[in-house]
Amino acid sequence: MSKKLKFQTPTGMHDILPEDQKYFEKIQDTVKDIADFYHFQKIDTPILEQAELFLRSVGTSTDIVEKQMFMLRTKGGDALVLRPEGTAPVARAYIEHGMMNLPQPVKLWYSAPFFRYEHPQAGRFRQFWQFGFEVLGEISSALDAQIIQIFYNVLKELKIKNLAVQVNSIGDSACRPYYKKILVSYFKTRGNSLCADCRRRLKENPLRILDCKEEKCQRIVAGAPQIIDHLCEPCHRHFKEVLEFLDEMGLPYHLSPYLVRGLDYYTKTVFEIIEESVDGKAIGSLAGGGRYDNLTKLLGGKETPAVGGAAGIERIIEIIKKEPLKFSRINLPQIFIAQLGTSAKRKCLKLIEEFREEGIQVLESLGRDSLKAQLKIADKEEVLYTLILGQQEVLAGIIIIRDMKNGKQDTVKLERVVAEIKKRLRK
RNA sequence: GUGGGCGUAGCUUAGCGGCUUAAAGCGUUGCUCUGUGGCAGCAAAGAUCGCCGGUUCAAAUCCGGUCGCCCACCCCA
Repeated sequence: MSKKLKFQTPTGMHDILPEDQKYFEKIQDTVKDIADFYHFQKIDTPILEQAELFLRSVGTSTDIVEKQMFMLRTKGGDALVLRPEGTAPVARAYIEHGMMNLPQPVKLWYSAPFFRYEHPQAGRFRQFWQFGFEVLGEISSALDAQIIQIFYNVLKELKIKNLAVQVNSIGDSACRPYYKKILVSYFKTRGNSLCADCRRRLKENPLRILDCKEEKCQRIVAGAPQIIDHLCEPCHRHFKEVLEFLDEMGLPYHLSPYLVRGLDYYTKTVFEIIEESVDGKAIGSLAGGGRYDNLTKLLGGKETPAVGGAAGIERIIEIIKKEPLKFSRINLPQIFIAQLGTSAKRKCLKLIEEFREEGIQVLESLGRDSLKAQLKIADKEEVLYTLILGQQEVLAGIIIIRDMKNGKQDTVKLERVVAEIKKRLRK
């Protein structure tokens, strides 16, 4: 009856195989160190959230919500989604757990998988990992600058070169609507020269025309009014301060007057960090974020100023891999135990436990009987010493220590071997 | 949703103007070396050539369809 079924990961989703784990671990470790330094605390939120959470926060006319959410319905009829981003869940948790009663600001970080239903391509998947930093309950522009600095630091720490930080301010509800009007009237007079997509955007989301890649649109955009010239007084001052802080920290950035972000909840500062790749193969931005002073209010909480961002882990790995950066193999075993014969095998099992108690990693191949095959594995694993235990050694109560670098062998009493290895590894 | 490229052993690929045991390298396992690795030689295992259908005496090879992957647009991390 059966045709041969071939199972594979769903479109746009991937196994993270053992050989790639080191990259994830490296990034996790780096993020955690930096989070600790800046006193961010880790938060994990559920993979599923109520769909409404994102409809309210991210915005109904954004691509994420319009077509990129994995939705499902519970038996009870609740609409849930696989989270497409991390900021709204963090804001939800802030409100739900009354974090406004904690000393402010509340600084949180996360590193987790997210989901968007879209066509996969370079640096873009349906399940992807992001780490993020969020500061809630603080209006000061110093935090905007610090958030940017933190993402920059993580990427720097991971040895990524040619980083370009782009910043802009998109104003707030006091000034953005006015700017939008100016922008629309500017584009309307030149509507015929815009691409088809942009003519559509003119009605739905005029700000998006600003980062259209079409040549002819770019030319028109180049002369478009810039939002920074139309910020209200508070937004203007805030942005000026952010830039001053960045200058003070010596962080290189570009003012990108036409940088806008896709999500509805952003206000004032927005930023992106990209890699200006040498080989011309850009894979989108590595990190992005901004201030979102309206988000908690949109979610039904008290108005809480906040700023944060997120970075794409797979994209970072893609870049790290281009440089053959070797991570140190600290956690690899340095001892291999080879055994010959049944009684040796028994002793060997016990010996492994003794090493474990001393915190020394050992490797074995209990299923293999030939010494040759065992040494071959020891060699492949690049261990420093191989312990050889055969029938003769068991009878004499001794064991052979073979130095894999030079092939020198010494014999020691079986009960002394753990101490001896400990001594040798210390050197 | 639209357009382009590709689908042959675990991996990387050859074969693709049709003729039958589908090839190689890497990797895996074993032997040469019956208690000693890194080299070498030899051997084995491993593929219904993505799937379905058509043309044909004969198809991995031609045609049609379908699925999947990759890349691009859109948008973003």
